[in-house]
Amino acid sequence: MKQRLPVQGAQGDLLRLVATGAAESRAGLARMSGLAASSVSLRVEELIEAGLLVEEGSGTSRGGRRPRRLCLSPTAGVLAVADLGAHHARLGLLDLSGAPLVVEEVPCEITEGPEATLDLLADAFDRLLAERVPPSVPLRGVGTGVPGPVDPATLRVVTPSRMPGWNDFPVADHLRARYDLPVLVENDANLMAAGEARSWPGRENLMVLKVGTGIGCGAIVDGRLHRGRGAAGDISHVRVSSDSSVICACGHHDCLEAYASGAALIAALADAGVAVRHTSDVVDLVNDAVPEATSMVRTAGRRIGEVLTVLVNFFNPDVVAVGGSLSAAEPLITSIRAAVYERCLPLATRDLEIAPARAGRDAALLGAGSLLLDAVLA
Amino acid sequence: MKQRLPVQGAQGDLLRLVATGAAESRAGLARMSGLAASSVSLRVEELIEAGLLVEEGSGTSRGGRRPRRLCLSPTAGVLAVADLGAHHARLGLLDLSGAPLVVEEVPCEITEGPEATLDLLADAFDRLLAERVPPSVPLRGVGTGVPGPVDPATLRVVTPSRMPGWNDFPVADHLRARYDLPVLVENDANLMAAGEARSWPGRENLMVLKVGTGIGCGAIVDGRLHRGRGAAGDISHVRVSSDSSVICACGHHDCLEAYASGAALIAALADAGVAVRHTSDVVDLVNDAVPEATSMVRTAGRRIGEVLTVLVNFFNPDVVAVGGSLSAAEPLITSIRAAVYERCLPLATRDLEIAPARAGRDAALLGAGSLLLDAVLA
DNA sequence: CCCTTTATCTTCGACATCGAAGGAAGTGGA
DNA sequence: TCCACTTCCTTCGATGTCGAAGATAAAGGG
Repeated sequence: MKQRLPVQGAQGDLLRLVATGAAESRAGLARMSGLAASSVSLRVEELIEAGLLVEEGSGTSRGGRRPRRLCLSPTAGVLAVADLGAHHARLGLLDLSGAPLVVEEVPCEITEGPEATLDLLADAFDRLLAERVPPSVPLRGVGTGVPGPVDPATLRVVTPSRMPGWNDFPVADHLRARYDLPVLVENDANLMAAGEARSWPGRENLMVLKVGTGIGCGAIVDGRLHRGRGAAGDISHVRVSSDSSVICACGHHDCLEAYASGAALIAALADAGVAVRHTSDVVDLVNDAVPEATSMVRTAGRRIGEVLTVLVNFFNPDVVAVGGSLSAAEPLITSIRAAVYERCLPLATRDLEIAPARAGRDAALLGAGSLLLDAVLA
Repeated sequence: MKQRLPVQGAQGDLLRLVATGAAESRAGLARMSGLAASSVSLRVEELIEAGLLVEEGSGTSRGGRRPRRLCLSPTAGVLAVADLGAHHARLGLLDLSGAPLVVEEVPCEITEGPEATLDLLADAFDRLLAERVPPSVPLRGVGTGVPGPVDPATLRVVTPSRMPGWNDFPVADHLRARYDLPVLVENDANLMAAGEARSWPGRENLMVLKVGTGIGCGAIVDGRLHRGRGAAGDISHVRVSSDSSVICACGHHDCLEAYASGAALIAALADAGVAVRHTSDVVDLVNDAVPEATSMVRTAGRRIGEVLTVLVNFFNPDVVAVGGSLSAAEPLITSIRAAVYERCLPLATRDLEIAPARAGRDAALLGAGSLLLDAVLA
């Protein structure tokens, strides 16, 4: 079952505030939305009538009458979201508050091209919906992350480096043909940033790094995802100063990714006679205090930190959140922090927090939910 | 005469659209504002009634009835704006559309402290108002740029490096005590960016560089000035790679400003046996094709460009506008362009324009007008 | 226990905005 | 010249939002 949400105008804002947990009573909605309490009451009544909200007991008093707690009806709908990687797709169903109902990972070769990949994705969505969601609960939106740049205007993949056959493919149109619903297509690092942002309430400017096999980054500016031309937030192909010279997959010399990514560390360890296959192996070595691995991770962190100094001075974020599999190696974040604090302007670092990412493995799915909710409630 | 603008709600939006030139008829206002044509008519009537708008002849037909052209009444009010430098203050009066009525420069030592400087400024404003503006035309807002970081929350100057006595001084409060009006205080580079942005209609993401005695930069993100913590946009204290080692005024080694600013070039030329005093002298040497000077400007441009690669990849601007006195030396922008295009991701440079700034010497005043108008029409 | 205080929520009249319909003032083609 | 068409602008009834006032429900203190 598919169905556009029957909300309009102020209803959307109110529903969003409840969905994101920003408010859970009529009075709270009035405070957060800026609407008059009377208008809120009116709209909430309609939303309850429509089966989207339900009243559920009462909240805790703030000194006066207890609020009647509002929450999303479990029958209000679900969102289907995915994050396409090179060899796997992580996908799941979320309720309208963005909380996961079910998440799973399926093997999926992105090199097989857009039609095959997206159909596999949609089949998996349909299977999950049939298995996990009563037919009476409608699907409200579909979203996916892709490991390449997405033109924000057309929702097409543009000039992807590791997605043969995808260039200029109208991903959103293809999905909309199957689901006549709001559709979201976004770069995977951007989705992760959007997901991470929900874990940092009150922080309006974030940089979110993903240091894994590769290096990805997304930026939240004034509370909103900064898209630029589809690859905003990229830091992996910044030139770093080095004695040697390495050619990156992008064709340039001495990209950050060619020195500080998990793949680069694996290669460097191999040169040093230590054979490892996955980034997690590198983390294990560091946690076992193998000196070469620790030293290499430190160097990687310092290099990342040096690139960050430029961006921290320029962008003045409140938070730099570091995620990705390599972030489990503690020296990484420590050395990033050291480089940034040593070199940035005091004003830029005064209230800056450089911290491990909080949103976990499902960050991209949560981000897709967050952005998709905006689209659904537009 | 001082007076807050008697506008509320939709009137402000409409007045802003006319002031910025985005619309010049009721129909155009309806298109741009999203309001219904009937509501527009109603509010416009009130604005005419209030003496803020006037009807002035008719515009050109778009295939049907000719629109009745609307424009700001010249008696609607003026804005007083300034840009404080180290030794001079540039100040002027603008009409509500942000167009300068009069601009002048007065000597003014910022080291004399905030009270003396701001009182001098206000005296100059009062003199200009008395000389140039009929008493019936009210002053609607006051704004100034300062050569240091400004906390956007409190409008205080924070940790300025070249403004002794100003640290934590409540500039806005001081001005508001004299003018009970909307007051704007902002970093000078940010003001310049805001002013330059008006010269690039349709471009939502800009980086605006000012390369003069120092190096300043401001960023416009999604059409709005990015403030961060008050010094967002700073690029002057980024570390550049170099064989030698120079200590910057900020205390760090090898800052961009210590290599690529006008002051740095003057020092380098002195070392090479060429005695010059001002950045404009450097420009003259380059335009006279003096090899040392040209080569040095090229190197400076390349260094600036290398720093920009990081930011262009990350931020994906539509435009990098280069202003400041040193930008009159043509090799500067050429070498910036070369460095950025060589090294950035194709997607980031595909539609990127790296061009001379368009707004001219009054950019900061125009920017102050633009931001102040928003405050006045809030 | 009763009263005051605080907060939540609803009722109701005033006002703002909307969309539909139509009048006004042009353009362009037969 | 006449007429269809487009665009601009206004009129008018329907709807949405607001703020004030009051009803409801709890906390806290004598």
